[in-house]
Amino acid sequence: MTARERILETVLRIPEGRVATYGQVAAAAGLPGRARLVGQSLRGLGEASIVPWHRVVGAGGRISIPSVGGATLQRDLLEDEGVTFRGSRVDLERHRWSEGREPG
DNA sequence: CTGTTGACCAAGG
DNA sequence: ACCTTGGCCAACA
Repeated sequence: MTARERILETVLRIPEGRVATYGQVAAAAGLPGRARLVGQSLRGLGEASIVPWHRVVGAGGRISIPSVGGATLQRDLLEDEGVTFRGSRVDLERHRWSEGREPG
């Protein structure tokens, strides 16, 4: 079980319409302080991946993907799920994922 | 094993 | 609000 797989498992648990930060995902995966590793792990995914990589954003709701890699795509995917933005950042106060809010 | 890279983050200016 | 700096450390060459 690599750290990367634990991270992907965690991202898999983020429900639709909800968003988490890299640092938050790292902590939830049992890897506090490894925010960068979250990014490095999501990087290996493709658009067709079952992992909802688009629900992970930088601190403060910032989109942290290079635009050539799909920054606008991420925003589109999130807006399709009903996630709202505050300027160029996700409205975290409204959509931040907390582990206790999953329906099941 | 050694050195570089990077979808981060919090402070400081 | 924007950019830079220092810390962090697994993955990669």
